[in-house]
Amino acid sequence: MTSTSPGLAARAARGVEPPASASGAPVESDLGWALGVVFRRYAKASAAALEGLPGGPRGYQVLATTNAEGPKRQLDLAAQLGVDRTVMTYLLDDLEKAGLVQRRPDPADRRARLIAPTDQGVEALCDLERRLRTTEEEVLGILDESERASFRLLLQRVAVRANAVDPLHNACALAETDDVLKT
Amino acid sequence: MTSTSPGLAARAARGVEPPASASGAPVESDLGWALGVVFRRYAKASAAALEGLPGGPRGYQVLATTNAEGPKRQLDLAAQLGVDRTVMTYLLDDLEKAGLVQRRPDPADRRARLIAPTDQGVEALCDLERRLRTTEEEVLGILDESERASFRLLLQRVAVRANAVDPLHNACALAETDDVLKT
DNA sequence: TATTGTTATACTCTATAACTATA
DNA sequence: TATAGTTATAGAGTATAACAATA
Repeated sequence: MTSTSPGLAARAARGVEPPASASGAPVESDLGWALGVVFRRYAKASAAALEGLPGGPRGYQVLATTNAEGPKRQLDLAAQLGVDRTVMTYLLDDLEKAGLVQRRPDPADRRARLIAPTDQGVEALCDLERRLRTTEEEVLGILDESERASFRLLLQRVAVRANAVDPLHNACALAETDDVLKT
Repeated sequence: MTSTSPGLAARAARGVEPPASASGAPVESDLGWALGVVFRRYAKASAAALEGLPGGPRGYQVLATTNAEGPKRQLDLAAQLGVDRTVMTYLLDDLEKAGLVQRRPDPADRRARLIAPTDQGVEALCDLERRLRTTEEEVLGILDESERASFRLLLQRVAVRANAVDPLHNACALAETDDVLKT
């Protein structure tokens, strides 16, 4: 996941010289810089955790979603995950080849196919989730228990707000939105 | 981390099993989800703020860096910003065409060129920084003053740590690390 | 005629290598 | 010979459009 789109608008400045005051902005607490660094760190770490999984983060999302919410049609799944339906085709091809998901005909509509994880897929998902939780703790490792909780809470509020402003449509935004909102 | 699966590997399998609840992990407060959403929201908002600037965030970085630290050789600039030197060529072509930066011969080495912002470039930079600060406030808008401060602080600590673990090298994460650490 | 899923095509980014002009 | 910058080429990733089967 990396850098899709335009990268972040991180502020520049480095080098031997002190960042300098630039054209007026102190650049002190640079949100863009911090967000970019943390995001990329997490992305990299979780990519490592998802090593070998076809489709990487997206493959994980397919597994997690179909496992949690039951069999889904490709188009619905694609919409929910914010990926193009053509991408979903390739992604499922790979996951199916790996024996992690299964395409089966939708009895209600012979055009459609229902996607469900295989036993092996569920097993793999279990393992992946364990690894991902470890990854999270690693990333937040510098914070103590209560700080970690505060951070998660604040970040979550900002995220829920951001998601409301511009509803997902981003590749990695899962659909726990409802869940989060309830919290 | 491509498509094929070593560890989880393939081997056709089946699995006709229904959804099942979760594989064990509640996925409750998903750090990845929140980080992704917030990051993308900020990236999108700042991209909008940088609308029309050649190279987008990278164009901004070039302006900010050369303005803050003085004229730089292309290769140094590329290394500092974490972009390929060939990309830097295209980027500077665009910025120069827009009249925002200037390539001038390095008196010390006739092979090299020094990059500096034009007056117009400095002016543009000023404006861009103003807009970016507005963007930051928008993204954090849901939090009140003190929460915002807490969040920035916690995020910054996580970021500094993350950056130390895996020093930049990412296109947009520049290096105010030193500065931040001092803070 | 509209929709599901697939396939084929094109476009964007980035990375690699080759080329020039200097050193 | 090595380096700064440029240009050309090839690859991943994604988006667009056309297609077959069904509704």
